[in-house]
Amino acid sequence: MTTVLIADDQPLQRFGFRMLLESQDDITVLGEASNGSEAIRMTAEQHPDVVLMDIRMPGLDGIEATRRIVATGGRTRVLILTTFDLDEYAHAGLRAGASGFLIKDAQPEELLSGIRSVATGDAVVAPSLTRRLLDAYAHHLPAATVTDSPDPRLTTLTDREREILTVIGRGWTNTEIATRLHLAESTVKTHVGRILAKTGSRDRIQAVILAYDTRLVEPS
Amino acid sequence: MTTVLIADDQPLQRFGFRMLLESQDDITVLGEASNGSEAIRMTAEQHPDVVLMDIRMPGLDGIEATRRIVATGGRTRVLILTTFDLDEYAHAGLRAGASGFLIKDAQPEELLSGIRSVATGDAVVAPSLTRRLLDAYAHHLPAATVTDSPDPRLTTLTDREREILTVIGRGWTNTEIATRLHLAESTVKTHVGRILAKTGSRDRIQAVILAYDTRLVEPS
DNA sequence: AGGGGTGTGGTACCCCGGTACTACGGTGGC
DNA sequence: GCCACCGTAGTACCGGGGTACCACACCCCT
Repeated sequence: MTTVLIADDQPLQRFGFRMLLESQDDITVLGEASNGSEAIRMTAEQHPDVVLMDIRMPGLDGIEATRRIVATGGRTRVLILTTFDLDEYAHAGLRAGASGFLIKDAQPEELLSGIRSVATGDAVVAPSLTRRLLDAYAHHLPAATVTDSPDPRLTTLTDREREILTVIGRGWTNTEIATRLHLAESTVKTHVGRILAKTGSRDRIQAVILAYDTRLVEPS
Repeated sequence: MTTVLIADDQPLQRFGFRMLLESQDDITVLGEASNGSEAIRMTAEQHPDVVLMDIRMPGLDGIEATRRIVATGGRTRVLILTTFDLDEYAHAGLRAGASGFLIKDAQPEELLSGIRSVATGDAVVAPSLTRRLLDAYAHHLPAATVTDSPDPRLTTLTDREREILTVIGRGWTNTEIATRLHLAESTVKTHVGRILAKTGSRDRIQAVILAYDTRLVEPS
């Protein structure tokens, strides 16, 4: 029997996960945490096999929570689940000691098998990330120097802005960005406006092109 | 990094290819398939850049597997490798949509450069075959059949529409397209509308992304 | 002689994207 | 303690993009 703790700030999201997990005979949900601090406390109390960890949470975020849970040395493994397949998140999460990194739009079967893998000590990474992770970690290999030296056109952007630019490059509309990233549309517009100003793009289309040209987004 | 799937029914042959490919920094072997059906399934799961495809395999053969992989419209290119330099095989393979056709007794360097060429969208044909292929196809087409095999998502577009899509991909606005191509803006809008409808893009941004993904526009 | 596809053009309408502000809590630096 | 930056959020406004139509000349095919 695999025991799981769900850590996510969105009640609806937690509900969905709980429904999915509890439909499985070999998985038990021990509880739900709505932020990083709660996740740490509940892990210390209940010692779940796996913590299903969202990254973006109010207060202590998922990365830091992962770091502290892993640091305790318990047998609990952390499987990070996020909306984004952004490189920074993956790197940070895996550096923090996570055993896996999946994307929320994965198939339910993927999530379940990921949990089982992590519980048995294996590691899982979302297919869409694997490639870029390999690229990034292949410093020793030639041609990797190019990829991880940030394009000068992007250096003035903040991390958040680069995130937003990435999803702009994937074709998301402002409303989609707002809903999927849990932001107000006005906030998205503020971000987009600053990105356009900083990169000298006249509209989001130029930004999409920039995202491709700087390899922030790869053609698929 | 170029990812490759090896499809061959002989384990020893697969082993040889894998050793050769993995000795290269820029090539990764994603997996091995021992027949056509497996090749199709693994391609659907792993989306290699290139499938190294043997023709003679039990069950579904390499030609039919190539046809189905190409029909999915993914970016995976098929490089057919066979023991024989028979014309029928080459014709059938290239008609099936293969991007290349090499013979197994080729030099290792030839195979490697062939894989790299195919991965970037070019096509290769074994020197011993080229002549006869040209002769056979010369009657019908001016050599364009293989090299610019258009992405299936673009085949329904007219030449003019592909032209417009290209400049959309370069970030031109409707008014820019109109003035630079000496058209009325209403005409441009008509074209754009048809392009969006045919390609299933909801707005020009999706079209820009499509232009990049189909390599109609190259990142610079 | 008709018909379908293509390239061109027009009108009217609505909505999203982008701009121009303002604002405020948190964090980190000095 | 203060200031700068960042991420968040709001309002108001305008213009381009996209849609839904229609129209017509040209070409190719049967």
